[in-house]
Amino acid sequence: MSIGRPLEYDPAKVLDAAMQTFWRRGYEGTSLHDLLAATGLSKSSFYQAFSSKQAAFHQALTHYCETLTTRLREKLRTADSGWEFIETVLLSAAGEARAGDDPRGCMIVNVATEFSSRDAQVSELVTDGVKRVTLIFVAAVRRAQKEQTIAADKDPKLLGRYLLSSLSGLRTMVKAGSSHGAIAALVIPIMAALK
Amino acid sequence: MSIGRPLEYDPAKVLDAAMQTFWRRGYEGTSLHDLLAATGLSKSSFYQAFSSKQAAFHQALTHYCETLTTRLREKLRTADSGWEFIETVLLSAAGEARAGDDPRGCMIVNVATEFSSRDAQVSELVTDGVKRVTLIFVAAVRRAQKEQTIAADKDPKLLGRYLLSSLSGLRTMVKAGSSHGAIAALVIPIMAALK
DNA sequence: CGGGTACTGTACCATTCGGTCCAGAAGATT
DNA sequence: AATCTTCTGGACCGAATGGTACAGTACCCG
Repeated sequence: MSIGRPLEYDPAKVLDAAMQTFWRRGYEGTSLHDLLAATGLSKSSFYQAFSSKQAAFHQALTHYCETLTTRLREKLRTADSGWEFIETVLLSAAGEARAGDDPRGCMIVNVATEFSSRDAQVSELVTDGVKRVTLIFVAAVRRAQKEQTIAADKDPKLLGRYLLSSLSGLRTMVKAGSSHGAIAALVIPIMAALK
Repeated sequence: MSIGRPLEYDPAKVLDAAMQTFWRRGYEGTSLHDLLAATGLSKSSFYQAFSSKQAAFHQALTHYCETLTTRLREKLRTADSGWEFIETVLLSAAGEARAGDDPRGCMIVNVATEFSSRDAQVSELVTDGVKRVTLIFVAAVRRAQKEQTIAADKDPKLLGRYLLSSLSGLRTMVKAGSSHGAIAALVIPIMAALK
């Protein structure tokens, strides 16, 4: 290994660039040309780094899940409270309606929408990602229950799934072009269901 | 006009077939070949019926909005109560997880996800569709308020948007591969927010 | 400095994409 | 039956798709 000429690109950056592209444009929507432009790689280097467009996509999606879950876990860990974590996450999703550039939404959701269940491998990645994110929300609910901001007799798994579903709903409204104010206001009824 | 050979296909059926295809596979995901197979038209007839793939897509999306809103309005009109209407709609969305075949979700949402905001015309159709569906939900909330199942002091517009957002969330969970039971259970916390 | 390794750019490939065109067949009207 | 209109199938188009092959070259190690 690694006898000879060393890599001239940063594999992590390249994977991230590929991920960003797939995230924004979806699988069918991103051409090889787009990927090359985004990564800065030549075609040969690209096919040496990833072995195909599909493989690149799989890796990108996996990378996305990884990044997302660790980021969320960290956020939950450093949050003042479970309740505040939940509210922050929901509001930040609503906040995507603010920035002028087109909202990317959640890549997992985008992928799930594009490949309904046509690709078995992709489906597996999606359900796995959803499961892991759900666990984080369940943990947040449990923490809020310990902190007595959510009633202890509620089912944390149910509420965790409810929150994930609500988050996806918010993101959908963002993509559909609703105004930031209208979307942010939805956080109130959403969180009312937790009480 | 209409002197000469008459149409051999039913324009309504053809538009519907095109809509189904775009609904399932999205815009990029549907090739001309797919459309021809679905509609049964020859290439010439297709380009005579619609003038381009884009035009067909616009018409299909418009047709979808039309169909959806009239169906929902009718459902609300014949429903026993506003509350029951809301519950039925949410549960039927959850029910899409039951059928073996891949869930199509809501075409408006699918389109909004595929074209974030890249196509101005499409964006307009999407926001317009969302607006119209929202109005139906708002009407349902108002009716439920009259029927005293939802408190009169709540903002019906807010709750209507909340319901649409929640519905989209449910559909997302369906697409992500969650089980029917898990999704149907979400209806409880969702509707709890209305109380 | 020489040899081997592995990256880089380009030319090339078959296929499919959306779309056009045209010759001809089929039906309605007279 | 003549004629006029309009639908139909297939040939054809340029461009872009994902992917491969190859020659050249930059780099590390001995």
